[in-house]
Amino acid sequence: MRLKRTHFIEELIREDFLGKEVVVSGWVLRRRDHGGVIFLDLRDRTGLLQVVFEEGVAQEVFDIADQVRIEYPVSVKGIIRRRPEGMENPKIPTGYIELSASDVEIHNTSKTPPFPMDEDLSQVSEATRLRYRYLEMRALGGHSPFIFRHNVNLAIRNFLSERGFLEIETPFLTKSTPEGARDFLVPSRLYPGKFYALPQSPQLFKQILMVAGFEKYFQIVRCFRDEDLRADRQPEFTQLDLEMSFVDEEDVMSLCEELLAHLFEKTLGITLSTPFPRLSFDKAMELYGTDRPDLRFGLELKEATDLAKEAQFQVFRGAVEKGGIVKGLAAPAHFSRKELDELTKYAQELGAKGLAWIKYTKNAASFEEKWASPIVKFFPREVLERLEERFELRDEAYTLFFVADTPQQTNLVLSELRKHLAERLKLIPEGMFSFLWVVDFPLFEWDDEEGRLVAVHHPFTHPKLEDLDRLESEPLSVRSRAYDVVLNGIEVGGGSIRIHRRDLQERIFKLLNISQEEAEDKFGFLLQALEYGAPPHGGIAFGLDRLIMLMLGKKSIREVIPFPKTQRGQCLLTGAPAEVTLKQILELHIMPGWKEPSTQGEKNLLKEGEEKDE
RNA sequence: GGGGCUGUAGCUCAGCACGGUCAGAGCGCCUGCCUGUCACGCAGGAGGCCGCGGGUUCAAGUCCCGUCAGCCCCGCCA
Repeated sequence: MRLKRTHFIEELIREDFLGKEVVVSGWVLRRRDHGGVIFLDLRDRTGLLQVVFEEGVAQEVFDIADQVRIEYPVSVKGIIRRRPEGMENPKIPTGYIELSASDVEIHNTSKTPPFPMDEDLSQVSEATRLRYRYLEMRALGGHSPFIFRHNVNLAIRNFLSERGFLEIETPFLTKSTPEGARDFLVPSRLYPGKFYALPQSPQLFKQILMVAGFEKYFQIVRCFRDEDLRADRQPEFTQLDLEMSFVDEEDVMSLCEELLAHLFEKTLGITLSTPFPRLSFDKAMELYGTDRPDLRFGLELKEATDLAKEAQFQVFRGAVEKGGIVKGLAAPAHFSRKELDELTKYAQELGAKGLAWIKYTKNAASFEEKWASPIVKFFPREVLERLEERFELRDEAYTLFFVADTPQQTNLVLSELRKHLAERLKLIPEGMFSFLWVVDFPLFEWDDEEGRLVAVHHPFTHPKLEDLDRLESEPLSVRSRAYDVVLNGIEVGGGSIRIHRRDLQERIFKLLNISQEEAEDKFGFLLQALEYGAPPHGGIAFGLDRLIMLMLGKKSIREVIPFPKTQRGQCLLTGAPAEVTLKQILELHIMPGWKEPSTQGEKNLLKEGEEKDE
């Protein structure tokens, strides 16, 4: 390297560089060749600078400049000078200066990039961008999500460090735990037939750190879950994990509010209003049909089971007789028949048997026009009037939508319909950050597939103290000391106060149908640690990718992860997952080319294995 | 495991409903010209397994079946 950078481009904006000789290094964004004068727009991480090769420069330098193409990395020596009168470019910060080149060094050539490097790449297919992720990042603006992410990490570390938290690392090669998501497994070379698991979260280790007396721990840490992907789910993702000792829910939640407020202030300059609103799980389900409601808009659900009972509508009655419920929402709009069919189809795709609708017009000429719907004839006039009251129909035009089904199904369909209608009717304000806490979750839920109770949060979550005496008698009525942070309808964090005494932890395991042997085998180290003076403790984990995605207004966490996987779990850049040599496989004592069992004998073997596992 | 959308030039896409001037556009790229441009301009040019395989047909980007890949969703996953 003959020419060595003396300055980054953004530094050169300062007046005192005028007339000074500097060397800048970077990539050529654009080239404008006028025959006798060549302009290069040179880009480094900090900015964009116009370089001019013109009359007076040595012929061999000009000849080299003539060979430069887009995306060549080059260094240029020259004098910074003010641009001639009328030649300024107000679009860029360096638009009033330019570098009058006296020397240039081409460090490398470049093939023509597969997509333009100087415009918005959001129109380019994601697959192409992922395959050439390094070019997408290098392109204009391509660094910014990752610079932002750096700033987020820095703000978090500064804030927590200031508050006495210690960042402590925990292992990636650890032990598989039952409960929760499927583990990624790593076969052990030294112990044939044994496996490490990649952590789904550092949960157990952070609890051990509390037993170890660190008091306040945090970590920005990768977690792994071998489940199917979504726009907001990757097999490896990053959590901000933290845990504190001698605290209760309020301590953790208020710390989180301060942390998030600090974060938004430092990185976006946005002041969040704290404390965040709180909603119990039951209330959230009642009003929104989901435990992670988007509060940026209204469209609250209303129960109408009682009114449905008074109508002659068989669809509603049948559902109620089978123990179902009827709920609905009022969208402030009228829809065409075609739109109503589309909405019905949408509801059916979510598993609804149908979608009942009533078109309401407040100041209609007649009662028939006020309540227009194929089902309205089944409703006594008085019931319709009570619907008007219940749904608070104050404006001129509404369409009421109803679903009648099991509570779970009804809530699922209506919560999705609510979001769908809000988007469609443009009820969601731009640029709004609507945080809330969801609290008072049930501790357990019934898993039909497994025929046993499972933990809603995780098995280490502390039950509510006032519910403790019902733990064995009415486990499904017991609430937990867990809390979720929801931002704009997406869960961005969740945590709980943990069990810190062995006897209670064992009672929970028992209710979860985890045998004493299994508990000892899988969590013996934790149970033992709890016996050595484990302090009361609790914490939380934030999905950092999701949080950053929302802060930047992106639609997918892939946009804020430098090298993400596709929906089928592939890395388009490296081609992972990939085959390995037979030698590597054999060293791990595993079978190459293993496929789904096809014969009955193979299936029996698999079944035995599963039973042993659980 | 299931549902939906997409796949045509390096990139973005049109052409598919009704099979036959249907291998097209814009941008990019290459060559030449050009001393003040900044999305420079002008002139010329190259570039195609119409994702892949099979089928129907005299004839298939176009219709049918399968398959692969990307995206969104359900299941799964906090």
